[in-house]
Amino acid sequence: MALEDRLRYTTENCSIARSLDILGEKWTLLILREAFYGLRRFDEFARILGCGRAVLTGRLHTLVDEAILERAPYQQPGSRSRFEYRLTDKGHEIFPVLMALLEWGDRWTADPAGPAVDITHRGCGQPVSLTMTCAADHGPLTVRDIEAKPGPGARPTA
Amino acid sequence: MALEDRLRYTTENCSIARSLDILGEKWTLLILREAFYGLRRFDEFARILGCGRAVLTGRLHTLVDEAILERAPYQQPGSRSRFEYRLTDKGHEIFPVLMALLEWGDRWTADPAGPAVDITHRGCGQPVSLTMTCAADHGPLTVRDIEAKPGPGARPTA
DNA sequence: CAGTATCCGGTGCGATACTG
DNA sequence: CAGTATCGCACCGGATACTG
Repeated sequence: MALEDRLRYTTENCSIARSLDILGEKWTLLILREAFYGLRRFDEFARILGCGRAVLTGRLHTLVDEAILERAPYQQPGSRSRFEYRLTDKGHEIFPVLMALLEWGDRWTADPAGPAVDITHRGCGQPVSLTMTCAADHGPLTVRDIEAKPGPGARPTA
Repeated sequence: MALEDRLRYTTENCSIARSLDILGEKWTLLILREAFYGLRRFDEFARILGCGRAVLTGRLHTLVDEAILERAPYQQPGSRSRFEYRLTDKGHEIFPVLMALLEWGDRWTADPAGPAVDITHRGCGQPVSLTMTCAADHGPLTVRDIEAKPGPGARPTA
């Protein structure tokens, strides 16, 4: 999209902005990172993340309201019923966001010791990476191969 | 990674957290979105985004400090020299983060009118999407196909 | 264990105004 | 055009305490 084109449209109806409204607050994506790593319970999140419990309460509520996590009772044999937070399908699909942050961080802000986590294909064990491809199966593409064009929902400036 | 494994490691040396330290403040990714769409100048960012100019100043400085944007003088014929902000290579590689947010937002928070922007393969014109694949070329993978394992830089808890 | 409630100091952000 | 300065408030995170 050329500059003059961009200036013809507003920033309303932006999926990136809407995603960030939900996911962009501090701690939210870190909570989800731990959810992907397998954490489920309030105290586990609080302990591992080291964030304030009040903040955690708020973020978990938001995530449940947005149907990214679901709060479900569970029962450990021999103890009383508790609640846990599990990723929904909507939540699971956030993973590429974390993956993109992980890859960029690994590449540009790496720790000399190497990555703290390896993402592998379960089964074959090979490392996984994020790639951009087009519907005609060209790829992997870089940002220089792609073009952003106004779509059907673009709002022209008044 | 199973829960018990996760609890054996700290959250230090996390590339996701480091990326978010740089990119996670409000407005930062929206500034970069506009940079990808072609904006270059202070007042363009301020006008399109509608964020406070002080905030914009701060974010641009951070992004320049991090070598995500570079501030370069440029000269329009007939007017005096000005500065513009351009994405560096490090900056260009942030695009998958925005792409992931865009795809998730398109899928889960869509506007009834449709997406405001279409990302296409320049040249062939087909829509572009983000996919996860492994080094053995299995894919596209979903999050359920992948496994997160402690890497060489993982820090065991004391 | 799984939260909620409260207080408190710091900071991020929005709004506004000013400058070269 | 490209910022800087200032102000006020909301929110954020830390600490602590309380509840079922």
